[in-house]
Amino acid sequence: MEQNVTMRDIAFKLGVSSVTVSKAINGKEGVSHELREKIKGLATEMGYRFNTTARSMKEGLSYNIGVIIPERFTGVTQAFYMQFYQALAKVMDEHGYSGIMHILSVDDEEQRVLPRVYLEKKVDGFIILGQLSREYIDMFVKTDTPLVFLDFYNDQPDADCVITDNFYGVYDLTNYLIQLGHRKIAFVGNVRATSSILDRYLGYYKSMLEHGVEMNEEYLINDRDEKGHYVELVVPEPPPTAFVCNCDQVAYHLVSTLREKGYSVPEDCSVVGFDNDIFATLTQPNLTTMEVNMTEMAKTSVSMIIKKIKNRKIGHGRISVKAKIIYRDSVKDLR
Amino acid sequence: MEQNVTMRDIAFKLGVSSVTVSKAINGKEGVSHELREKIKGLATEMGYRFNTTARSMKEGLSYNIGVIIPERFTGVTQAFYMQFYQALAKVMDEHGYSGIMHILSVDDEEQRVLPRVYLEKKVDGFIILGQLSREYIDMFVKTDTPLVFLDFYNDQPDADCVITDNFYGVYDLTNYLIQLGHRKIAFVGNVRATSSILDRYLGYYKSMLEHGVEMNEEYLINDRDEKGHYVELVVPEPPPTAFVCNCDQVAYHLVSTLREKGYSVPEDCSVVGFDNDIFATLTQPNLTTMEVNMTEMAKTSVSMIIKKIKNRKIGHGRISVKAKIIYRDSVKDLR
DNA sequence: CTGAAAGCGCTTACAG
DNA sequence: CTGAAAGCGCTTACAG
Repeated sequence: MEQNVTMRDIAFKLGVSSVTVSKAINGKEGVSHELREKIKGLATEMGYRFNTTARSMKEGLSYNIGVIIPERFTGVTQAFYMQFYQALAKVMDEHGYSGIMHILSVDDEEQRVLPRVYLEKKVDGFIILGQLSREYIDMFVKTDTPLVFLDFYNDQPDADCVITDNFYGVYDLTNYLIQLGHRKIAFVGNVRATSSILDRYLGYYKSMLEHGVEMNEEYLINDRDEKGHYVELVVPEPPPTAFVCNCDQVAYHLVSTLREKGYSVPEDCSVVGFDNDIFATLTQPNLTTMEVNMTEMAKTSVSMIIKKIKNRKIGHGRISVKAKIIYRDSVKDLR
Repeated sequence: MEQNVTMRDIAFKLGVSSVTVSKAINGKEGVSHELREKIKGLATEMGYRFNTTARSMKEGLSYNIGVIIPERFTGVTQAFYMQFYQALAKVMDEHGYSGIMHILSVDDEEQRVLPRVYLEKKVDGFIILGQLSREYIDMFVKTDTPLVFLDFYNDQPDADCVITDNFYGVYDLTNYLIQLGHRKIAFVGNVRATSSILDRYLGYYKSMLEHGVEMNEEYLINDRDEKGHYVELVVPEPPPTAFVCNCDQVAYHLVSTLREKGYSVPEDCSVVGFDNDIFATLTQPNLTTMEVNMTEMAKTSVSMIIKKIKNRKIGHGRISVKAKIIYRDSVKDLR
């Protein structure tokens, strides 16, 4: 393999100009078919590799996208966002972009430290994966960098974000439980923790209201503190016949808790989750849950950020992507 | 915020040359203290951001490192390498490099397609995380790109790789079981699947030989086929008193299988794992296992690849990083 | 201590 | 269809 073959080297060997080589290799007009083929052939033969950096220099674009994930969402038990990142990396690659993942530490979030890749102009824009503090977001927005929020949103109406359809997802799930004859239905989740959990709660609430099912204070069960750490689940006695959990991981914990108390799932209590992540099939019995459409969300957010990079004025607003019920064995038919 | 402030803009405002600004900002000699401070102050004031691309252009270095992960190792249940990637990303960032993750699809591996980031000179070198086919590796080595293998190695003695101390890890674990009075000890894993599993098996084997403990063909239990898909575990009847599993995930499966057959852990059978990943604490009882030192391995492999980028001739060979026993509740004392 | 010149490898806009 | 010139934003090597 030749070291560092440039367009000029190819041009020199063929007695043409490097402008012509550039056009040939990039598939642009202005080169005869014959010459183009000759150039491409020689390029392959000489082991030519395109130098993206030079193009970046010219265009002022790196063709890199930063993906910021708050450290909080990256524990050993939280593979969800890592899974998401995989989907993003694949889609970015298909668009000719590369992703640079940045785990934002709790300290950096609090002290509002911008990622090094921003300071060094190494990326053209950012996808923020997972809810960040309002202050951090505000600071970031002020830098005027193209930004897309993924899997969360805030109250700025003009922010571009891609979320899963939390509200209708849980609404559908709750309707399904009611349809099967359940009336005593609890919701498990801290509605003040993230916008997603709140929306999921509201979907549950809508379904309950619509069906005129009685609500009960004990039936709103907290699952985590303000820092996102899980807390012990307080199961009402007697327990409701069904639990709507804000995510599969909590459903997994709930099933253990119920089992310890001598209740079995789904015979005594039905349980549904959300996400269809690893915990859905780790739970015994396997959970009926909502499958988040990661691929679709990745596609949407990547094409959104690329459009914003190319034209900063474009706004897309909030886009929500439909989730899909996965029926498994954690729900009992009461009819 | 000013759009696109360059060193020239700063130089112009101060009536100096951009060479001086460059020296001042990069902390190089040849600028008076006073002028340096003035330049730095103005840079901050004007919202100057260093343009890495320009430096890359000059140096021919992107300050990016590609991390290749074979698709096989990235399922919903396999968060291990994603966890590893996080550690890598952090360490790379600390060294002023950015990681670009590339999931190598099964097809691309078979057809030996090089990653786009290679073809576009977007990275200065690669860390390959997880065993790849011999043919792919060979092709990659021929490109003369700086390469480090992480968590596996092959028989090329000059290849640079960082592995966990599989051999002595399992050796220690097996010694521990023997010390507690176990004599009927099985090994669970397909020794032909990866170099790590083979080494783990050999550590077990060494311990058994050293203690003169009887071996038994039935006590080598297969866990996966050639493609890495898990297969049903065949537990000998009567079962041994202890099982050494090649990883925590398989230990998790084994515990379920034993439970189904009416054996309880650790009362009837002791089980140890390897990795200390999510499955170690998902298993009931929690697994005694070997904790892989990811942080150390990430540090070693990143500084290795950076050294190779700066000087291609440097060779490091195989470096193995010690793992640590984590004692939990899956082993019974038979004495 | 300070800076003019050249160059990294490409592309754009324009001339022929 | 083909190419000379200029420039993207820095840094290196050298001159003063």
